[in-house]
Amino acid sequence: MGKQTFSDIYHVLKDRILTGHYSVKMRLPIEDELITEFDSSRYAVRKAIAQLAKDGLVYSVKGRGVVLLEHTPQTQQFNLALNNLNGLQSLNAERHLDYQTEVVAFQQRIVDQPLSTHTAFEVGIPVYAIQRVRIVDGIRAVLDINYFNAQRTPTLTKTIAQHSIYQHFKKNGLKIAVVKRMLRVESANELDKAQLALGDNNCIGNMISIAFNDEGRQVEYTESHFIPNEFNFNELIRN
Amino acid sequence: MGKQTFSDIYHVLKDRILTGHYSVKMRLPIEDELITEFDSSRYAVRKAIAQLAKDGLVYSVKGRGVVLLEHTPQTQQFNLALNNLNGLQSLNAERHLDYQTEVVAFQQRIVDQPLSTHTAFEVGIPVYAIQRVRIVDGIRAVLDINYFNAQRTPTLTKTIAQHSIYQHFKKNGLKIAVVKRMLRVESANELDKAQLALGDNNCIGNMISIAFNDEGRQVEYTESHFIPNEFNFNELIRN
DNA sequence: GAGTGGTCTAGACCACGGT
DNA sequence: CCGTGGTCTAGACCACTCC
Repeated sequence: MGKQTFSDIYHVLKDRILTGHYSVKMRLPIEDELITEFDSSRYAVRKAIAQLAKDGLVYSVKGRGVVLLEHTPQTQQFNLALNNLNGLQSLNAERHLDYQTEVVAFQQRIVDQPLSTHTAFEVGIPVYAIQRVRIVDGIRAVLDINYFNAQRTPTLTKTIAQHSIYQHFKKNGLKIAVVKRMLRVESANELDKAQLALGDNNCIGNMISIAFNDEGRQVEYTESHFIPNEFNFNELIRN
Repeated sequence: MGKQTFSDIYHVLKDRILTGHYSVKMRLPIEDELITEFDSSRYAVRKAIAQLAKDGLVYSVKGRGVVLLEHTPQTQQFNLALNNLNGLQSLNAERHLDYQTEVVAFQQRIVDQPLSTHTAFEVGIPVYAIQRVRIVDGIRAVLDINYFNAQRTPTLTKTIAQHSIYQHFKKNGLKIAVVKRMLRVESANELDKAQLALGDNNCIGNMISIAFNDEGRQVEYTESHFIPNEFNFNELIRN
């Protein structure tokens, strides 16, 4: 088999698990067997297993072995982790026929005290303040309220805001390293009611994101207000 | 300093970061320095750093070093990860003066086809079907709808449901290994409206959980319907 | 007591960042 | 080019599970 990186091992094992290769015993082979099979070190095997555990496919028990988790079509749905950095745009990405962005507001401003406590940006720094509505298949589904640190982000224009800001960042060498997110359910405010296709609903989901560049500096504070019944968020919790 | 486990190193570094010890350079010392300081191996040091990264405190850049993420009181709030296995009970746990559970429904039933597609349990197995309202400081805040695989869970009674089911599981040797969760915002149904203190709101948050024991078997399907404006969920996404 | 994963050490080489 | 984190190897001992 020759030398394999942990990534190769991971993909082979993942494929086998998903095709039912191990479903009789509901166990992975023990580490030593995998080491022999892939002619690799224990480090690589263990790293591959750790990756499978992060996917919610297996669970390791000391002294017993690596157990496969049951996966039905329903539970597998939970594995489509929405762990991407690109905001709501990519949620349910495959399904959309149509996708439009309407820029509701675009301005530069200086952070004052109220905005500072709200966004965690320091008082006095210049930010882009942008509001955009995401129209999915003709439905006004998401209201994005962005604040970008103007000193740490490439120059933004309304035209760029109409397309993909993240793509623009990437092209101009800004790397988003980490995003901290908070999810809430909130009563809709006047702006939400005016801009979103809420129908009879009077609440929104609010996904608050704080993004950091690869120097550890906060570059973004964003609230994404989205309509009910259309969006899912997945999470995996391990003991 | 003697020998340190990765956990000791982790806690020392975490403490230093939070008290501003490294805030001038916004960098951690390089791995070799930490190895020397803690008189440990690279493995332990790297594992400690990996843990800090999981907490959203640092970010490693190949060729550059380990960068500290900015943390303000606001962004630190995002670090209180609600990654616990005990359901909604522990959300905002410290703040509560008062906490009560009202068992709305408690029955045993056999999974039929509709329930199977809903809960991912196989048709024909016996389950406990339980509905409970969580009353926090006098407010009917959460409606829990549980289905437990009766073959894989210790015997349940209404009295136990009135207290902590998870504590009962723990006492009886049932280990919850992994929980897959899905979060949604939904229009409230009649049951929600009847049982929860929704006020003027007509939507709920729905936290769907599928729990697995340490043999990889699904033991639980739960929907927790919660009122708007009261609950937060945190998430960390790394590149 | 045998089997298995968890932790740890001591080394090596590679890939990327900055000079 | 040097410094740094990422990957990997080969081994050791410990903690837990199960017979």
